[in-house]
Amino acid sequence: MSMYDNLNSMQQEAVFHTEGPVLILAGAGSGKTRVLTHRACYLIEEKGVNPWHIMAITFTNKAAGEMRERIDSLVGFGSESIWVSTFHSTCVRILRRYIDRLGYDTNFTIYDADDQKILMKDICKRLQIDTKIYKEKSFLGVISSAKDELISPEDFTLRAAGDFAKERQAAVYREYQAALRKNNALDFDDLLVKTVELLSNDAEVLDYYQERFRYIMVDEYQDTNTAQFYLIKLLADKYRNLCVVGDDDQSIYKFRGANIKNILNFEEIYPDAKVIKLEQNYRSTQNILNAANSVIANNVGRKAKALWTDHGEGEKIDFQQFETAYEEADYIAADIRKKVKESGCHFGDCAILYRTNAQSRLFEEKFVVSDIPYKIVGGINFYARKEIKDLLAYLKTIDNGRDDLAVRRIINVPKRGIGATTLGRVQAYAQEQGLSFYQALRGADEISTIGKAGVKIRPFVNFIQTMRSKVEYLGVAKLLQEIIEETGYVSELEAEGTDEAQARIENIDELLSKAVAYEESEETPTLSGFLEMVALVADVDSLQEGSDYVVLMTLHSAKGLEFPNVYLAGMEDGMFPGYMTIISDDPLEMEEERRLCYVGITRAMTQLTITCAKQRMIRGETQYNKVSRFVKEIPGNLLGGMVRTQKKQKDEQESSAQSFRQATSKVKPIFSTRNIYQSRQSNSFASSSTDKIALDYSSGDRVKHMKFGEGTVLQIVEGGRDYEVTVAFDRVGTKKMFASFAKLKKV
DNA sequence: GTTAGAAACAATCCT
DNA sequence: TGTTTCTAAC
Repeated sequence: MSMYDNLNSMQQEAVFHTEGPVLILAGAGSGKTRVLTHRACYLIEEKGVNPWHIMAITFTNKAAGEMRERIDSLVGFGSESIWVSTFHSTCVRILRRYIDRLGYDTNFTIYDADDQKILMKDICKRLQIDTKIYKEKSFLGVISSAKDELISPEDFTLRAAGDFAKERQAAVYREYQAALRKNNALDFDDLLVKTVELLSNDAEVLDYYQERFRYIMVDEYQDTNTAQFYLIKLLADKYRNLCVVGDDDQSIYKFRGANIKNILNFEEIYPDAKVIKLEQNYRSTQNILNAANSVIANNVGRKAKALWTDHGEGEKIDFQQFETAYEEADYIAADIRKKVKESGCHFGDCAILYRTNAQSRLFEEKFVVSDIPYKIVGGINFYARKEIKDLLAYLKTIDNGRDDLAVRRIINVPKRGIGATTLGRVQAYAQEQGLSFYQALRGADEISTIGKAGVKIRPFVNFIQTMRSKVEYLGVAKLLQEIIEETGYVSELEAEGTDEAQARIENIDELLSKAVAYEESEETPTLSGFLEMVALVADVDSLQEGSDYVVLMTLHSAKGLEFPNVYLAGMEDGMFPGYMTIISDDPLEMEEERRLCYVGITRAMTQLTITCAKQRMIRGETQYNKVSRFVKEIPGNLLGGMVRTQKKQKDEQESSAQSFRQATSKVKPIFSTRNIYQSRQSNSFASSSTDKIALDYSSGDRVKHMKFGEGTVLQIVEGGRDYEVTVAFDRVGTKKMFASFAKLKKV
């Protein structure tokens, strides 16, 4: 019996059809990851394809990691040379090698949303645009959509002719792009745009990657935008072995430029494409599937699909409407407690999904009080915290002196008495002389206008120069350590003595251990490499298998995940579908919202609970909402739980009102400072202080590492928040590493 | 130049 | 409600 016998006939067809274009329409829970991993395996073991020629591309690091893991366990030999990666990391890898051909340095920096906004503010000021009337964010939105569509500043300018508003946008776009280039920086969209530009302009590079990626598989194809579409098309054009997997019903990223036509018109672009539908669902009960099917049936213009399962009917969907959002949170917390106590359900089996991040707050408060372990995905990224960004700006300045933004961020952190006027003069001088900001600082003595302030600048420049000369032999972690000591960043926080300062120090410690872990996990660690990893991690990436906490996240983040016990909270018109969707005159927006609902429902394996509240506070104002129209699209016979007696409701109201009083009076002050930091600081990618996981290997065991291969565990030292494991690898010698990062597997 | 406190303002979702 | 920006006083 072979491993392929476990697949159903449709899945087998998808696995065995290896040559030419293939479109796999995979309904929710139909085992698409299984198909992709088995397909990679089949290519290598049955078709004799060199793993080096196979590429699998996803949207999130988590999905990529999962696929990597599953391929590793399936493929006997050589799986590590399969290119499994996200779109963005793939682009960065290509650009780090070749972007000099487009006139950038290969050590470019990547700007996050924060950086973009600061840059945009500066540009608006320069162009004398009043940001009270025209918001930075709206310009950034316009530019981002243009980039998604591969529209260059020049193209944009041509199209804008004659339209005042668009001409202004064009001017801003041109300036913005010029500023990025001057700073040797790329924003997120640029990663794709520049890679496509490179591949379409440079035949040599294109040929190299076409030869390398002879078999390409793309996950979540319905979420690709135009730039991603062209990237894939360019790469696949020579061998045409392109296998895309997706589900038009799960297309929920239009706002990010995703073009649903990429999947709907696949057969027109590749007329010889083989189309395979996966309709058997292995995840949910029939009741849950029926609910999902009846909701999505209200959309027009989708590919016909009928999900079915041979699991039984299962439990009815528990639907509850409450007076207030507090009661909703009470109910869900109590229900989770009950399920954990009575039916052997774990906290980690439960997920609460909502439309907007702001909704997490009530649940967090409730869970802190009731002592339920939880983890919030999304919201503020670990790397977006002020203290982390400050330290990273030092690293960026040392790594790439052309990044003006980073330099300006830290020139006066800690306080060096260099203020706005001095900076303005340095800026003017830099502009005049055609220098970068940092270069101007180095030559501060030459700037006549700043006078005595030059004395304050010199130590800073000396410090950066010294650090630059030390990068090579210090390595990332020690460099960071030295920055912290020399600048007195942590000691300043210690002096503050507040809970918040303490939380910041803990975050800095966390950053340090990430730097250490990075150096240990990479074969050739570099400063640029570390900064790059930091720029590309998303929050969902941090979810660890086997940790026991309730997960809270938005419906968008939940795509691709599954949980036995799912709560869809805040199912009200105005929340979900959201206010913006309801007032929109484009009916397609409601369809997208409905697809989001479909995604939510299909995350549930055995039990789905839908809740809503008649009133809730939104930005300090009480809003009154009706039950979501999506709930009404679910046939009544699938719903249970609505029949609650008057008395029972009254009891519940009283008890929740009481706990609400508790939450506001006693708990909140503590909660709002230290605890919120503690609970969120674990929202980072690999290790975390709050959930140390047990190891399933011990000293003397044989283990396997993704890169280093097999080895024997020599020693395990228990550290504060992780285990430090020493392993003697057969191929690469002895290495020390953090357990949570190394992901060692017992063999 | 720096700071704290007041006022203004905000409308998803994310790599 | 929570965050960012403005203002005034040190």
